[in-house]
Amino acid sequence: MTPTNSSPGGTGDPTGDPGDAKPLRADAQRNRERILAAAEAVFAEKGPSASTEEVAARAGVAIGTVFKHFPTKQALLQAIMKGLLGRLDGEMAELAADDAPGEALFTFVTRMVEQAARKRTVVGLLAETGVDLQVASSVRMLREGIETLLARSQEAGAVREDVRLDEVIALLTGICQGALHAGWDGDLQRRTLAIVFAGLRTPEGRR
Amino acid sequence: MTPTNSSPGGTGDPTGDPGDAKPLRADAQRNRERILAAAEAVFAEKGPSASTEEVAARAGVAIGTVFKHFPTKQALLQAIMKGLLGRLDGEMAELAADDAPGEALFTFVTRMVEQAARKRTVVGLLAETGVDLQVASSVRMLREGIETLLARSQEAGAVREDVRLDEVIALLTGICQGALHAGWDGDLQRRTLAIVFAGLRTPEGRR
DNA sequence: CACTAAGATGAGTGAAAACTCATCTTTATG
DNA sequence: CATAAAGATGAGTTTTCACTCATCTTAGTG
Repeated sequence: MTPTNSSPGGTGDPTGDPGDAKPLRADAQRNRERILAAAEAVFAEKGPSASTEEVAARAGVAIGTVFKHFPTKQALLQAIMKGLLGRLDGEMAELAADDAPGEALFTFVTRMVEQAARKRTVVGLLAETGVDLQVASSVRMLREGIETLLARSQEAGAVREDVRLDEVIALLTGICQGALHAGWDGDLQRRTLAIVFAGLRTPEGRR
Repeated sequence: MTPTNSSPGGTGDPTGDPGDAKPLRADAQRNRERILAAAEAVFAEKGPSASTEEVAARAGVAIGTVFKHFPTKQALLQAIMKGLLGRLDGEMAELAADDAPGEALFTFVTRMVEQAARKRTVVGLLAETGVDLQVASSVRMLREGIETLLARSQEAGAVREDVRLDEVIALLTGICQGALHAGWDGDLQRRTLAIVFAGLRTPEGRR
């Protein structure tokens, strides 16, 4: 929900973290971003089990540097997650401001699944980084965002009243997982989501 | 459940393989079964990344024995998969013979998801053992079984005509995956499946 | 019971990957 | 420009794991 600041594209990262304890040196800042970008790319291709060395290589730095910035592989994974979730959060804020609140939820889910199909990261990470992250602030933000979208969709009469947040999230993570392993194409994705959306919609067309 | 033979717990394995080239020695047979059971338990708990040594320990045999029976970890994983799928196949055959063909599909999906929630195996394996297994005979059998259930459900007017096998499988694997990571309880599981089933059902109550 | 081949054993091997640290390089400041 | 601290480097170190093999044990047959 946070209107972070800029660059809707994705690569240009705002570094909009409020917790700036250390004024990083210029090159350090540059390297951290390179590492993050490289890690995202590598993990997107090969999944979270890809080696840290490969990330370092892709980033054009030495391994030590990676471990200086992210003391553990988990930390790196989590940093990526935070970035991804932040972006999703931005997208969500936009959709929430939309004037078709009924469709906003569906659009968001569609986009997230699309992203998952391309990148192993989002989903694989949710699994690998595990339970601890589930409670982390970023995930909480995402959760709250989805909650808002759901609530508005229900107010608009587009989604059944008895659908709760947990089910939507369960469905979302599930479909994202499935989109990976089964090697979905666009058509299958559309059809599958259509089924789920049909299940979410209010039975008799409109309220 | 299965028309194969006995012991619904999981340990008693049918060995219903038609490809019996070698008459195994008595102890060898016993050990193979122990290993299979242990592997299933271990992988169910810790996921497919659990070590082979742990499997050996649980089975009460040495590591070498495990590798004598299953020359590779993949082979062990696949053997487990084959067993699990075989059991599911049996269940499916029963359901197909049921006189409520509309609900048969839903029942099967529910059962499979229940199993997935308890055992990391089914799902984790589908992911880890990967694409090669997707074409294997066991999976093919499962696929065909689901196809039958779907066809009958559609004939009975319980499921939309435009739903295809691929979507059902996509949904099934997705939900199974989700059931694992999110730590679902029974209630959430029921609600989530209800949404999916609502999406699968024909819109206006009956045909 | 003797005997042999099938089977079991478990220390050992090699590869892969996460993480460390002594040493060199670069940035920013007076 | 000098200099000190922050940062980068990459060859180890350690751990974990799949897999092997020389040796011992056991099941089945005459």
